[in-house]
Amino acid sequence: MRPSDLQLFQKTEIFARLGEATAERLARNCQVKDYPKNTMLTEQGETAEYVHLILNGRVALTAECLDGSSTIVTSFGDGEIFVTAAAILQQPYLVAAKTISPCRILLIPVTRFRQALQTEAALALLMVDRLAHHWRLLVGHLRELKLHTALERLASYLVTRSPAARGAAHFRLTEDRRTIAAELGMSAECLSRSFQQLRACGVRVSGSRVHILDVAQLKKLYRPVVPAPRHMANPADETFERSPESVHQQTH
Amino acid sequence: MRPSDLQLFQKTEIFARLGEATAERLARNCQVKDYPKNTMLTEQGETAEYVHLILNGRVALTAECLDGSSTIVTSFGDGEIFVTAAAILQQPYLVAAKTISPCRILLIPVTRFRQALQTEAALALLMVDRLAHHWRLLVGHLRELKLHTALERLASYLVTRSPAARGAAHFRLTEDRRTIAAELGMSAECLSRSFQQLRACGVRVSGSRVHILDVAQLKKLYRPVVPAPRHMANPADETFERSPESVHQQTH
DNA sequence: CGGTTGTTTGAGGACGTTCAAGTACTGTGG
DNA sequence: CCACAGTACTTGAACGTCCTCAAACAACCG
Repeated sequence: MRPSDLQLFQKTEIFARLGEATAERLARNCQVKDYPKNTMLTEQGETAEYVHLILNGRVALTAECLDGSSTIVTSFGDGEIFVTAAAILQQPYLVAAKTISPCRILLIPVTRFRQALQTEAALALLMVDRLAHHWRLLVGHLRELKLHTALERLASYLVTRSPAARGAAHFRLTEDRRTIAAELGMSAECLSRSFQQLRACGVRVSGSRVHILDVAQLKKLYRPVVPAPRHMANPADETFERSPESVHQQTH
Repeated sequence: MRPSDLQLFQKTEIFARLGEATAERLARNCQVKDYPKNTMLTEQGETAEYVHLILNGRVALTAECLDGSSTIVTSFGDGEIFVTAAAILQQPYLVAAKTISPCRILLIPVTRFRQALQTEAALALLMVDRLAHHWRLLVGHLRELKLHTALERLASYLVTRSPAARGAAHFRLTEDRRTIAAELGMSAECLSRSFQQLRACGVRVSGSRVHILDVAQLKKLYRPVVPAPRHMANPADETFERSPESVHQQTH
């Protein structure tokens, strides 16, 4: 563990809530590894060997089918600890973990982690807190998937990533299109088309750059004010009609 | 808390893992209430007042939209403790809780629960365990939704509810069609049609009674052995072709 | 028996996928 | 600098799955 790693570790919520002494004991002599983008960290069905703490980067949990199709269940970023359920329960992973950006990861051996869980009350409380957050994360995803269309999910995604809560905003997408699509539960083609549709709502994308004219307007998309069935709104609906000025605008 | 409630409580995994003394302290003087089917226990956006322990019955967590549509995120049965994330984090509920069968529920005030969490190590460890299980539950649901068709999800549902792991099985559905449909993320109509399709795979339903000729055969449905794209298999696919003998068989 | 509610069936349509082709962005080596 | 390949992204057409609506049917209860 290099000094720079220690710095990253100390900045995490995990560290802060554990207290220095406990955190130090937990991380002592642990490996820290670098992984390039798109590395499989763990495979479905394996038993947990390490608990992973992301010092830097982003990791996706992916579910795979025997026929080769796969999807992203959720993803975690800097400072998060993940795939702890399998480690805690000593059961095989339900999902695989894959880096979706270059990552630097602290690897805590499961045996040590499980031991610490028993002896350090602070760690148990921390895990209760983290797992509760993770639970809410998945509940949010399930709600999105079951209740919202692809377009609405994209709008929601952009809003949560927007630095501003309303008004204009511009920022960069940190992941490629295919990854975003998998995370939102749609095909890359559908994502592309949804971006096109959002032009009418004041969203401009060019590569990884995103410009939103009015974030508040986007929010309305996935919080329908009109309690009418979706298909009833279509006949005379102008919402997604391309405005004349935007039809032939090409990014550069 | 009546003696019969205490008996139910003592049979739960929660009680067993906490130990008698701690469990007794946690539940002392707590209310136990009966709820008929389809009662809203908590609403979306409220802050948690009680942690609920189901002594008897089944409760669904439902996500709702402003337009009135709603869906079931997951459900819990006897002996389970639920909506703990909101209680732990002192944040408003992301989902509502609704009984989907008559229920008898032990209500633990959040303040007491949170206090106990800090002081009783056993409770913290128990919650880590429960939350890990609940996490895996949702991961499973997300995987099903994103990776499997309605038909496959129903097959999976029936297999998990089947008392036998292979061979013939018969059992009863504990919930009505609409609830099952919501839980599986489909409309009641789609569920009905999926049941029809499963006749070809040796599934007979009549009211709440289910007869499965061969559970192992059902499992094949959602674990496709052939690594071919679904639509390629269609032209000459016999899987869902009704066998001559089954076409006109009616239940009763 | 009619009224209520839950389930099934049929028709049509919306949403999203797949496949295929085209276009734009990489980086590499000449 | 350009040609080139390789990859990522976009666009179009056709199709499949699932949803909605509406109506028929069944079961239950007064």
